[in-house]
Order: sequence, then C-alpha cells, then structure tokens
Amino acid sequence: MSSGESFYIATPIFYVNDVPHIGHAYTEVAADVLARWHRQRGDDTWLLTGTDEHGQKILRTAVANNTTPKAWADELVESAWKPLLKTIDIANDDFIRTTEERHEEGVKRFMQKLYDDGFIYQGEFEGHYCVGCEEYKQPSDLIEGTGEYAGQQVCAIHSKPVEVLKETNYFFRMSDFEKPLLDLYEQRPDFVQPESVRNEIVQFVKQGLRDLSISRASFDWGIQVPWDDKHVVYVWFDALLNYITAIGYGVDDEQFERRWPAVQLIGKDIARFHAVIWPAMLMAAGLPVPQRVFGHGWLLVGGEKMSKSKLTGIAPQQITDTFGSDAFRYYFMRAIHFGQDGSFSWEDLAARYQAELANGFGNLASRVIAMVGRYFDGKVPAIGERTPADDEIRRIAQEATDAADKAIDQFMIHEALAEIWKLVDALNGYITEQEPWVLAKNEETRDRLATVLATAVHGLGALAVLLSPVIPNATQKLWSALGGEGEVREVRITDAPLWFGSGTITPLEGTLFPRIEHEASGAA
RNA sequence: GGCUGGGUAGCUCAGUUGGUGAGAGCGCACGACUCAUAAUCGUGAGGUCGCGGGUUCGAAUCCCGCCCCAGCUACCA
Repeated sequence: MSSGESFYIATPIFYVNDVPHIGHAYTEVAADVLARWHRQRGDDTWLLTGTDEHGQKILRTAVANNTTPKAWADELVESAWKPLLKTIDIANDDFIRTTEERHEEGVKRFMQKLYDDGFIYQGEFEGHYCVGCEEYKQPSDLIEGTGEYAGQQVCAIHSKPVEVLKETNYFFRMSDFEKPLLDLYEQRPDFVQPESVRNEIVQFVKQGLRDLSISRASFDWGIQVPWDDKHVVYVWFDALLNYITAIGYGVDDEQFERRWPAVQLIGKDIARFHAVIWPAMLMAAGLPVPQRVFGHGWLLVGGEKMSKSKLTGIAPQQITDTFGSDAFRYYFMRAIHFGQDGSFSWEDLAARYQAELANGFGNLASRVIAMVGRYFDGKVPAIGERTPADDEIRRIAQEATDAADKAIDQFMIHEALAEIWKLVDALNGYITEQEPWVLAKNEETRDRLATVLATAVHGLGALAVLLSPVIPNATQKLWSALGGEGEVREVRITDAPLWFGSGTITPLEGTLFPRIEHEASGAA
C-alpha cells in the first residue's frame, strides 16, 4: 500500500481490576505487530492502549483493600498493566487512563453535546435488584424459587427473591440508530470483521435496539454527568470514549483530524460494545465511525475458553521467562488464525519454538554467519554471476514481501508470517543444495562460493526487516550482526528484498533462539 | 429455544464460484549431507473429509434431517 497514510490503531483498555493474562497480551501483541508493520511501511502510525478505571467493582475492591479507588487504580496500573506492556515489548505511542483529566473532560464534553442535541433523556430504569449481590440482575440470571419462595423468581446465587427497583437514569437514544447501523453494516461489509463476528452483530441489531441507560446514581466512582452531579456516567459509555479523548477530541482538532477514525482491535466478546454502541454514540455526535472493528478469537486452553473466572488464566510472564518475549509474540501470531479461536498448549509452544525459531530461523542465521566468518573473514563477499537458483531466492524474497504486506492489510497476521517463512525454508534449502562447504574446498569455485553466501546474507537481511515487527529483539541482533545500518525497525518493509549489504559481519553472541532444555512447561 | 461458528491424517489446521488420484506444518519411519543450535535437505507411511438421505455425469465443497462442541441471547466490566 502507499505510505504516509494515517494508521491509528487502538486496543481495548484494560479493566484495572482484571489480572493480566495471555488473552490481554494477545490483543496487545497483535495490535503492536500491525502498528510496527505500518510504521515500517512509512504510515503515520499511532498505537493507543490504556486502562479503564471506573465502575462499582473497582470502588468495592478498593474499599475492601482499605484504600481509595484512585489509589487502587494507580497501584494496579503501575504494578500490573504497564509492566505487562514491557514484558511483551509493546511499542505504544500513548497510554490513556480513564481517570486522567483529558479523558474526563472529553467525556463531559461529549455527554453535554449529546444532551444538548437531544440524544439523552431522563427515564426510569427498572430492574431486579438482589440485595445480597447488591446489584441488578438480568432475567436470565434468575431462577425459579423453591421452598418458601416457590413460585417467585430468585437470585441464582443467593436463592432469595429479588426486589423490583426503579432508578432514575439518563438514557441514550440508541434505538434511533438501529436503521443507520444496519445501513452501515450493509454498505461497509468490512466495518465489522471477521465475518463470523459481523454476522452476530447484524443479527443482534436486527432483533431491535433498546435505549441504553448511561448513568448511575447509586455510587459515585465515575465521571460526573455534567448537568446532574448526582449521576456518574456508565462505565462502558465512559470507557469507549477513550479512543477519541486520547487524540484530543474537542481540544486538539488538528491531532483529532489527523488520527481519527481508528482501526479497533478487540476480543470478540466485546464486539457488541464496539460495533453497536460505540458507532451509535459517534453517529449521535456527528463523528465518523471507526474505520474497522476487528474482533479476534479467544485462546483456548485445554479446549476451553481461557477466562478470568476459571483458573485457566496464564500470566504472560510465565511464558516469557522461559521463551522470551520474541517467542511469545511469534508463537501467538503464527499458531493462531487471526480472527478465529485458537488453542494454546505448552507443548505446541515448545515445539514451534524449537522447530521454527531455533532450528529454522535461528540456525539459518548461525550457519550463514559462521561460513562468512570462516571463508571470508567476516567480510560479506560481492555477488558474481548469478544462477537461476540465486535468482529464485531473490524472487521469493520479493514475493514474501508483497504477500505479507497484502496479508497484513487484511489483518491476516498468521498468513503474513507463513509467507515470510517461505523465505526461511527456501534459504535453508538453497544452502543445502549449493553446498558452500564443498565450494570452499576448491579455489576454482571461489566466485561461486562468494555469490552463494552473499545471496544467503541478503536473504537473511530481508528476513530481519520483514520479521522485525513480530520479533523485534532477535531481528535487531541479527541486523547488527549482518552489518546492517541503524535500527532494523526503521528500514522500510518494501526495501527488505532490496538490501544488498556488503559490510562486515560481527558474529552473534550466542544464538538467536537458544535451545531450551526440557521442563519447558512451567505449568503442567 | 433462537442466532453465529465449528466438527478434514496421531496433533494443530488449509481446502476459492462442486471436477484430474483430498493438502500443509508438526510428530513418526527411512535415506542424503556436515556449514550450522544433535541442526539442514529429500523420500515415505497415515484420513469411511461428524452421521443419514438427496441434487448431479461428478460433492469435503450445494439442499434436507440428525448428532456433537463452542459462543451470543444487551446495561459486571
């Protein structure tokens, strides 16, 4: 694609009360890979992530921990969430917290506008309130009572009748947007992706939309409704707005115009909020809807959805401690068809690490670098007369670059990697067939040896550039070893197959991906 | 119940608008090679394409029914 375009990509913001697990990390890595790729394509790229810090749940846990919600959130942001980004090498451009002033002011501005324009009205929210749970229950959470409560609907947790309570709330006229939303899905089939998520959303909206209660008066940990200080904004309404408050909605028009609309990467479980409520809010405010909302699948552990409530959550650090962040990033991007659910297992992770990263890519770098060192004292030789085999390597490098770039455009990260890996395999095969160690035995084939090794070095350089968005650390090491100039992450993707470095090779310290001796499975 | 996906080699998965003997990677077996991280390269074995019907000259691919798995069915995020 052409360069210089704006590419603003946002991840969902973390609910601070959650415990970071590989699901969070997965979304972040995917967004980061896309962002890094676009940067290397020369696009005007911006990656946003952050934290969602309001709501009753946080207030409660803060109180339970004898602290204030703000202090509680501060603690979690510093101890859990920012470290997570570091653990997996996320190069985000901004980090927004919903307790920041820029966000709170933006939310108030947005609310006021919708209120002034008649999209918000006061109404009565009626719900089934369970005193035990201290919250409203959905009809589906209720069960038929037994014993003394026979015939009544009772809370499934406390087995006691729920009270029907009314609360005066502010409502957003979401029902007004049923038709516009359906038109949007119709006119822009790729607005919600992948197809499976889109179908769910379309079906849902076709069933009809109700207005949305967007304020709460029963607690105060949230952003005040500008015209009524007894109410705070419903957390989701507040949280969704981070995508625009972070880029200067209402205060920095230049920045806003430059970035918006965003590409939004989410887990499919929150597709409804991002593909229904969020665009409806934007339409009400007269703003463009996101460029695209992409809902990726879940990580399945042992065939089940990994979740916070079940104990299947795995901390990213468990993996990076053993395999490193590059391997973490590579594994999840390669092994899982982006958009679909994918299974995670320690066995698969270890197997792919070994077969693909260590034996495939890492070893390729080792053997090439070793031979240049041995046969040419580390000086990358000049290419002589080329044979069809040499040209074929160039062709594959070019093809991998084009195909990967195309795949990234469609968010098919796994496919981009598969395309790039064709070059890894081709180079390993090329070296085996050309037998440079045989050529080295005879002075008459010295020129041929030079051409073969130079071709291999150039291929490795292309790989360093192409894989940089996914495995930034190993590729930088390789790039430096090959004598590449500057930072590999600053080399244009399209220049990958055109790198014909002829400098001096500095042997790697150790290997790119060292073998990992057994007991790799930290958790059985 | 309704809706959305999925059920293809031991494992993880590809299979466009139906068409030459159903594919890849890993794993496994055998062979080649030795530059390299006991790495690499080649060859091979392995499948009633969930089940039962139907349409068709021909279906993993279309239609009907059924079974199994997962998710969604809105205001906790």
